[in-house]
Amino acid sequence: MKFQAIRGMKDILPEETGQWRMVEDLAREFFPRFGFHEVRSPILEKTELFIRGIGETTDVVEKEMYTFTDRSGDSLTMRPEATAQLCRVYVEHKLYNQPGGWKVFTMGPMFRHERPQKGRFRQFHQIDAEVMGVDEGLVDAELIGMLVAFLEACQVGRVTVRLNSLGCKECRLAYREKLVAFLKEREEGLCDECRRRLELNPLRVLDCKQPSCQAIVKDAPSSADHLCGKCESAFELVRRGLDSLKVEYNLDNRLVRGLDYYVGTTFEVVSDKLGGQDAVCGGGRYDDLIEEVGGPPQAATGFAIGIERLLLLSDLEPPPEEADLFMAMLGDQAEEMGLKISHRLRLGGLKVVLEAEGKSLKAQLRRAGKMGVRAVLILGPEEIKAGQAVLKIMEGGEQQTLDLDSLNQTLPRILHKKA
RNA sequence: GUGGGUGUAGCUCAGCUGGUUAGAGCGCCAGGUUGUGGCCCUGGAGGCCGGGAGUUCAAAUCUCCUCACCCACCCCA
Repeated sequence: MKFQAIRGMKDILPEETGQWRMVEDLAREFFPRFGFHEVRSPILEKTELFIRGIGETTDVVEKEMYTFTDRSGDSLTMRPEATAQLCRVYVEHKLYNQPGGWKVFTMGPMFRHERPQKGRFRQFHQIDAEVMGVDEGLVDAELIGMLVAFLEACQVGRVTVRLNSLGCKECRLAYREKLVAFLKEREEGLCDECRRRLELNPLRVLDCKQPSCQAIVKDAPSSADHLCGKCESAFELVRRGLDSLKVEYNLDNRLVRGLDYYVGTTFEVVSDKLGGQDAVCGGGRYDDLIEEVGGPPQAATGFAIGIERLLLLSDLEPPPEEADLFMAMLGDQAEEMGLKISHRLRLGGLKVVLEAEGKSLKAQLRRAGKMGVRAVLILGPEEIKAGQAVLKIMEGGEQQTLDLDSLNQTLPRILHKKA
C-alpha cells in the first residue's frame, strides 16, 4: 500500500514555509494597525450553518462541501469559507455594540470538493477580515484600502480591483424583477445552466462566461442603476472614500459573487497571472447574514484572500537561513564531544549544524561551504586529547585554536553573537 | 461533474515510426597528498520506464483499462 496526500491537498515543505510565514506574519503585523484583532475558530461547524449562511442553491453548498455525520449523529461540515462561521462566533459570544464594530481577521484552511487546478485546491487557505455591526460607507473604503495596501506589501505586482453594488434586499427585489423580465424575453439564447439560474438565482446569469450569455447580458439592466436612495448614497460614499485613499478600481456591474449572502458593495481583486482562477481576493457586504444565523439584524462587510493564489503572485523572498557553526568531527570520540558542545552552544543561542555521518574532513568542509555556514569547529582526536578544538572562519579561511572549556564564552564573541 | 495533456534516476527531462546492457544535466557518494571548503577533473551508486491487462518472436515505445498529477470548462479565494 502506497500512501499519498489526499487529492487536492498539499504538504507545505520547508522550502515553502518561509514564504507562508512571511505572508502570515505580515498579516498579523498589518491588520492590527487598522484595528483588526485575530480570532481562531474550529474547522468543523454544524452543516446547517453553511446551508443557511451561504445559500442552499449555491454551488458551494450543493456540491462542494465536505459533510459527514459524526458519532453522535450530527451533520458536520468542514468549513468551506470563513464568513458564515465568524457570524456564528459574533452571535454566540454576543459581541455586538463594539464601538467602531467588531473588527477581526483570521487565517487557516478551508475545504471545498472541487476539481483541483492551478490556484485551486480542496484544502486551501484564506486570510479573512471582517467588520460586523457597522453600516455601509466609510468602513468599506477603509477595508478595501487595507486590503490593497496589504497586497501591495506582499508584492503581488499588478492587480485590479473590481467594484459593484448589488443593492440591499429592497432595491434588489425590484432590480431582480427587471432583470428576470429582460432575460425571460431572451431565454432561448441562454445556456442550460443559466435557464436554471433564471429561476433560482437570476443575478448569477450576469456572471456566466458563456459567450452566448455574455452577449445577452451585455445589454441587461445594471444593478448599480437600480439602487434605492440609501444604497446609492452609501455606494457613493464608498467610492469617494476609495478615491481619497487613491485606491484604483473598475466599476463592473457584472460582478456578482457566488455566495448568496452578499448585498450592497461587493468587490474582487484579480490578476492576469493566475490563469483560470484569476481572483486573489473576494469580498463585500453581507448585511443580512448575521440575522440569518440567529443574531440581531446587523450590517457587516469583509473579504477573503486566497493564500495559495497570493503566493503565486508574491515576490516576497524569505531571508536565507544561515547557520553560525558547523561541527566537523573526526572519530567516535569527537562525535560524542560534538554532540555535547553543540547542545550547549545551541542553548546559548547559536545555530549549530550537527551531522554525524563519519565523513572525511574534506567532505564535511565541502558540505559546510555549500550550505553557507559562517564557521566550522574542527574536532579531531588530537585536539580533544589536548582539550582543544580548531575554529575555522569560512570567509578568508582564518583558523584559531580554542579551549573546549571556554567555548561557550569565546565562540559567541568571535561569531559576534550574544551568548 | 465535462474536456485536453503528462506520468522514465532524489530533481528537471531525452529516448524517432516497437529491437536486445534505458540515457543526459543537476544532486548525492568516493578519489585527485595521509586531517582543510566553495571551482575543476575522474570514477561510482541509484530506475519492476505510475499500476494492470492485451497485441507481438520482441513493448518505456502500440491498444484498452485504471490511478495520480497538471491545465481548461465550471465554480471561487
